[in-house]
Amino acid sequence: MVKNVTFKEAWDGIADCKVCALRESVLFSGLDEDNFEQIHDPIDQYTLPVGSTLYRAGDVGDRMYTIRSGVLKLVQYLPDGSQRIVRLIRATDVTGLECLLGENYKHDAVVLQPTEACSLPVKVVEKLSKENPKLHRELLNRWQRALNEADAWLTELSTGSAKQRVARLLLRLVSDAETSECQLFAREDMGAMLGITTETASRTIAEFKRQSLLVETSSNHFLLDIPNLQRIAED
Amino acid sequence: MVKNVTFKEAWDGIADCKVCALRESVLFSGLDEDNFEQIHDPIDQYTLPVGSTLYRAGDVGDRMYTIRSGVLKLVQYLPDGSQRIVRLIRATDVTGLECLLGENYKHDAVVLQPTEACSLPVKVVEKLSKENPKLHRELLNRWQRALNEADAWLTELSTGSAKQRVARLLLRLVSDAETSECQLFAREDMGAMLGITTETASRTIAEFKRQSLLVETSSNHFLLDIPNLQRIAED
DNA sequence: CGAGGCGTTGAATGGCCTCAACGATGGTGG
DNA sequence: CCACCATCGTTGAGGCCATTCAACGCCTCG
Repeated sequence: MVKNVTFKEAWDGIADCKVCALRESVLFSGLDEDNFEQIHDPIDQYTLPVGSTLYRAGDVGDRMYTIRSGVLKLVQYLPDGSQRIVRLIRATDVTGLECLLGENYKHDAVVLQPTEACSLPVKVVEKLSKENPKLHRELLNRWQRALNEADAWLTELSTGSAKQRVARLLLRLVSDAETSECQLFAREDMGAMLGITTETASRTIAEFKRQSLLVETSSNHFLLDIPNLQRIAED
Repeated sequence: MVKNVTFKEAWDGIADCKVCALRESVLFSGLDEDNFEQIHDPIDQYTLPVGSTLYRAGDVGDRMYTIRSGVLKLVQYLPDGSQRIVRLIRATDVTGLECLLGENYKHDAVVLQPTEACSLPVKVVEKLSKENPKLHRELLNRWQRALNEADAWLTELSTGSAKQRVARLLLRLVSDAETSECQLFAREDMGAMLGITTETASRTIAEFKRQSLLVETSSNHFLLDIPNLQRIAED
């Protein structure tokens, strides 16, 4: 199920954070010239194909990752082997924060949509965080953001009927509220996010399509009927 | 449903953290003499009865709380008014971390079992955290701990059949693995933790009692058949 | 062209929810 | 002190919704 893509294959080179197009919205937004000069370990940049694994639960955590584009799932496993997706990671997010506490990764991080990521050695982040209060505060923000997401998944995506859950997930996936555009995931993944079976996810999506709550514009790209989906979500 | 107990009624006095019996396991474990002398704002200590509310979602967050004993639930609400319990807070836990980022409280914090809590003004924690790296690291630890809990609730307590979820909840509630002793919550609360109805929670608990997986020793105190509950949980 | 993965759909089952009733308990006020 | 009421846990009956198991078409890829 999970393809094996080594990092060497995906390596894009060494990032120059100072000229990073995303710098303003990313972890390092608060850094200044001096800070950047203290980055001796290289910050590698990768392009990761769908299905590849960024890190695995239990691995020794020595790197954090900022996502420049794309989507990943964080997966946890139950003793019986079934999987549950506990969060999505998207552009400008940081994942692997647990490294900062010397802990192993808590999830598998698997690519759902083609992803560009920068790999930050823990040592670098630790050092900069000590010297730059802005970066430090930004780290706390990320932690809280992850916590908010986790809570929202529990209350929104694991509560209510299958229809409600799917509707709430779709509304969360809308990238641009104006165009109401949205890319879907494999039904199996949607099930693992919502705590329902693959078949139920499929049936619900299919029904939404028939009701024109969901209109396919191109392969796997959809326009949403936001008002009516909201009605279903809150019903 | 929620009793109104003002803090004045519950006030126990001003805490002397230096001689706190729990100091080793609590947020301030890393502080030294100098640090304590910088605490000018008083740290109040409260005893909170069951049903009282420590803080409410949306309130301006200016205080964090360390729990000396007891249990609280963190509750979030859905648009339709139904509630979902996203986490439990117990002895030595800290809650209200979001204050440190200047955010409002994200949940209602409601007492489930008689609780002793200390109220820490954000200003104090902020100041000490800047000066004492140990305390600071301890704060990060608490954030990560909350995140781990949130993830575990999603994978363990919101996945699988009602029987499995109840069994997993019970196993989490065992305070002492030796004696396998455990105090239960109201069925309505158990339902809100597990994403099932009150009736299903009640039915499941009742069935566990009939099967002697759960033996009542005194009012609302139970001994658990841990091995068999584990079998059900993982089944 | 065949194989395998994925989305969809059908039929049947069963588990959970809904609505309802009832007993036990504990607190309140007469 | 006791009658009363509200709350809570329990249980029953019935129905619905999600699961399970299965089959089929479509697509990509080797």
